[in-house]
Amino acid sequence: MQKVYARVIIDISHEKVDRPFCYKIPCHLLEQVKIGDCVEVPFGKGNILRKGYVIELMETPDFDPDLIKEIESVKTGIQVENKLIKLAYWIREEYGSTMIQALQTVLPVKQKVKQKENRILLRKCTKEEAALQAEFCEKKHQPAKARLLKALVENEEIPYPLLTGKLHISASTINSLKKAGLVEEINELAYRNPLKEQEMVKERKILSPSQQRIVDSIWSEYENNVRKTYLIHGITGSGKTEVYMALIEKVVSQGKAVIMLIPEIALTFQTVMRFQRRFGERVSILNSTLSLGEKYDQCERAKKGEIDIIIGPRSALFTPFENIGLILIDEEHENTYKSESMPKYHAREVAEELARLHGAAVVLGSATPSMESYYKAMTGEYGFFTLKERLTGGTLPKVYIEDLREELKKGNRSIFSDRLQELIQDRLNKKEQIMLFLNRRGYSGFISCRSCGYVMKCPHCDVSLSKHANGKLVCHYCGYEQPAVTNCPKCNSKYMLGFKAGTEKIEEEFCKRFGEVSILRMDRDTTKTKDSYEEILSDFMEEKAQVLIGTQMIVKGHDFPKVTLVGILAADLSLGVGDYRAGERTFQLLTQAAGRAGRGELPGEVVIQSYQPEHYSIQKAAAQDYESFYQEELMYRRLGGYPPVSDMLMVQIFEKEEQKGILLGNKMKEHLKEYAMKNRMLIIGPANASVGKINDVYRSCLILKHKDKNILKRAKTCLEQFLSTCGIEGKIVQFDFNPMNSF
DNA sequence: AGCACGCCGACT
DNA sequence: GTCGGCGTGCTC
Repeated sequence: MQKVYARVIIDISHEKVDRPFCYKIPCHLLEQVKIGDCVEVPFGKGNILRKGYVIELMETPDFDPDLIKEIESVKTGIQVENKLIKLAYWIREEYGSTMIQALQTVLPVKQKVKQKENRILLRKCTKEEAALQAEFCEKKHQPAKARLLKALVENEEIPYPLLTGKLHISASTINSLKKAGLVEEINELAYRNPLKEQEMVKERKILSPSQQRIVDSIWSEYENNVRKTYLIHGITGSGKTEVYMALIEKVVSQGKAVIMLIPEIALTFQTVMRFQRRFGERVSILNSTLSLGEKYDQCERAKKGEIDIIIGPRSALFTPFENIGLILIDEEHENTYKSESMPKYHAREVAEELARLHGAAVVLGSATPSMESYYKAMTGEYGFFTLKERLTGGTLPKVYIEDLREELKKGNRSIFSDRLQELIQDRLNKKEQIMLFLNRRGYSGFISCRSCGYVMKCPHCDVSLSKHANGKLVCHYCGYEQPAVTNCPKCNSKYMLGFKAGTEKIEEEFCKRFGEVSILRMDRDTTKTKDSYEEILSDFMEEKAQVLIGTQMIVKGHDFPKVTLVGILAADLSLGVGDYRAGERTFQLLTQAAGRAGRGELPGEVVIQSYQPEHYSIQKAAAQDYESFYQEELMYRRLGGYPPVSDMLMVQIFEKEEQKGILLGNKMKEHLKEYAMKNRMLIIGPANASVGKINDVYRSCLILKHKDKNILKRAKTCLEQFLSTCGIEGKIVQFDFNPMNSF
């Protein structure tokens, strides 16, 4: 059947009307109307023609057919929204979500617009006249008008939100005063640039031969209209940023816009300043500290062509540029590029689709590329370059692997191996800085009974409670808190003790062993407020402390020239997670952590402590050998049928009742049985998730695997149809392609 | 946003 | 009664 109905969102900028409306496509426009198109439709009682965007095409109407109006015309000419809506549609199809969810991720400011726009009501007469009119209105028993006019006596201008909010003035009241010529409405568009005005010093570093070679090859292809994705594998400090900047400059000089994605946490003040100095007012930076209003300002500036470079997290992809020439993704392996809420898109994949829509090139950069990207580079799908020299000087650190099992045999029961203790003492004497890295999320261990083995668990989630410094037991998933227990609730023994060290515990141990040393600690506890993260890092930079203890957070990005010793306390902790990315994640973390040592003039040393030092992730990271890690990891992925060799789709089920999830999983499996047989698609599960319950919601999942992603996408569509016929909402079942985290 | 509808107080 | 201001809710 032909799709003769279209869902349209009406484009009235600050409106409650952000929901779709159903229109009929007239015969003569049937061929023309496509998703994302800007159309004119009759709207409201007066059938006034309004601009709208087609977000969906349908066979059957979802509204009373007698009341449906027809689309008037299709607006040709390129609109920014057109491409974004097309992108939203692609995201919807690719990752599975509702169109509304996809649109909300792609047009994030749409809702906030009404808040933002600085509409102001201006008094168009004298103070006295307003007072007179107010009195007059009061006599005529027009309280609303009088209220407004009285307010205007004291203030010449009143912002709109104040009017509609504080003293219930409605549009009709304002209108009648407008007609009387007493007031006027103005739109004040005052942009706030989050970057302080800065004198622009055109500094351009001379590129090294290898940097220049990369820029030249990408640029010559670009000029010959070759658009593809490139991967730059460059070790930390090899000067990837200079390559990015050279490319940005070239693309911008052709009048095209550039989007550069960075993992939020790696965006340092220095980086911002570097870009600001080079590109001045034409660059804008998005980060989490920006208010919604400021974010909206940046979008408006982009739309008007006032900026051509945007730097930000994955959401920066949706900056409304008319014409994008290049999309850069720095540290492309980072987990933060994958969205954790619906639609669960990956910024790298969306970037490639966006680039296709605009005819732009994509450049990925990383010191430890993701398996996916490196695989594509090796198979020739991506252009591939390497940067091997460290430009910032400094030599690669010396790496020791310490076997914790051996330490235990020697009778060393502390969390520091003999060698690490020795080196720490040495650095303390020399007054050099030390970083200690705990390769594990969460800070404190769980509490269990040494007598009967009972573990303290959260009553709402399927995780153990952690002990905090204040003595309370806390759940990290839902925030549940309870006082510490002294006796086991099960056997009443008094041996309730904590297991495994968190950063707090390490700090304690460190002090016990090495005495009074100035220590900074960084974890979710100490970085709760917005600026505390930057504060801790800059304190450490200024050598206000000699030791920094922390989790993953401390290994990203920052350069500390005075750090000459990095200790990784338990390298295998992240291996035990059990999902197929554990090896890759461990390798990346260890490589990054090791890369923190010896960034300055002083040579560095790294100690990796582990219970399984023979594991290839640890061995290869110690050797700083990406290539051979990749080969080995790829072999395991191939054996297990995991990405990048094979694709997988995780169907996540959230149910309030315990057995319902598995039941639904089985129903879905049954529904797909025939399809799976025909296409040789593997179905695993349903099984309970590794964290089986969070906030009293039971979680289970079904996994589909196939070499061809399209087979999985079709299975997803098939399930979506099945679920909608069962009347199951999108919140209960979510799709996640090639998930990043264990579920 | 704009328009209709319905409520309510004031005035022919 | 009915006229007009004013708030409310709907628009495919």
